[in-house]
Amino acid sequence: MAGTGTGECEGGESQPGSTMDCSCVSDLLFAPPALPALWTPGFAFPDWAYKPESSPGSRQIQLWHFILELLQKEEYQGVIAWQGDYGEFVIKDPDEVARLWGIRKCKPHMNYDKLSRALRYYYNKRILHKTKGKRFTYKFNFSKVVLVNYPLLDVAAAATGSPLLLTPGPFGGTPGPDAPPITPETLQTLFSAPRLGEPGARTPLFTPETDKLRLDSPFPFLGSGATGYSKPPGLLGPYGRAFPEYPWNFNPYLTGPFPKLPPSLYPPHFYPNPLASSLGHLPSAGAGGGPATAPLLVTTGEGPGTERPSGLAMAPRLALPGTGGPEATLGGKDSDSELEITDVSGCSSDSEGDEGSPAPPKAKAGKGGTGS
DNA sequence: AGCGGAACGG
DNA sequence: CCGTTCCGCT
Repeated sequence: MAGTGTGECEGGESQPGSTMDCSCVSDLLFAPPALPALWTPGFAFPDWAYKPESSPGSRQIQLWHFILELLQKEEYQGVIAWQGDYGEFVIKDPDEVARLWGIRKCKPHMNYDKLSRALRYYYNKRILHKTKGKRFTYKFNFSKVVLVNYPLLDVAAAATGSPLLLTPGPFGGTPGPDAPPITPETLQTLFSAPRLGEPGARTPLFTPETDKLRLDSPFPFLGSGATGYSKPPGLLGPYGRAFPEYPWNFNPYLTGPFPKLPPSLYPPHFYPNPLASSLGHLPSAGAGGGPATAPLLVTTGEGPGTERPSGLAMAPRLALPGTGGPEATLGGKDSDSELEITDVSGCSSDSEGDEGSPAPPKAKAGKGGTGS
């Protein structure tokens, strides 16, 4: 039916008496209707990053998705861009970012103060954290991001046709103590047994018991303190420019928007499984010093059945933020004034559901009155 | 500028 | 659950 998903903020505007109406007319970012699961729109995210539904816990667009979107597009380099270490980005124009976010959410009165509050909520969820000392600079904890979105499961399920249940929140939520993470076999099938040399260790990441994972301050890699991660092996593609330092090259969304990559960089075909590559060299790759705390979900068992010969044959063109600063290409203001975008719809309709409750870090003191 | 509690709403 | 709005504190 409606091919184009149009969604405007119709209905009752949430905002009281604002003269401005939300022109949430689509603009869009991406996500054309008939695209394959994985493709590359210039630079692409795996797919899960695009869809609002990709978040287990929430349907609507999430702020961090939005941020990622912006980061992904060159047009916005003037307002927000990767900068600094892996996953670090700086909001160069807070007001603009807030404005764009407001458009997307049909909240005309959005501003950086509010947006940043939302960003702060991510701290506890470990999706983001603040880079102290640097104004408007935050850092993504991609490991969390990718996990929380469990693109794998989705893919795995589809690929194998197994109705595995998703358990989005290995760490925080997943109230179901007995809820099995996922069947390793399934994943393995998908990832074609990377055989990292995993000892048979299960997956600490997914153990409900241990949950909470050890991402404290010093993340496996985000730790700014020791940025001396060894570079990944030769996974880098033909791009001479390597990335600064990734602990393991896992990149949240394949490919990197980073500095301006010439169009010729992207290959005609797209990648198989982002995660596959990612998983291929997870933390275990920590060359020597790596904390490698999370082997992720490598199975211990053997994967009988489907075996794919080569899973990582292709070179993951990761990219992503890095210190990309030095690139001479920066500065190119080739883009003309562009547009305004951003908003695709989604300003209405929503359904909800609920599941899991991943982030209750602190107990709240009874404030509601009922308390003791 | 940044943080986080609280109330509220979809 | 995920913000949004508001606000007091550093």
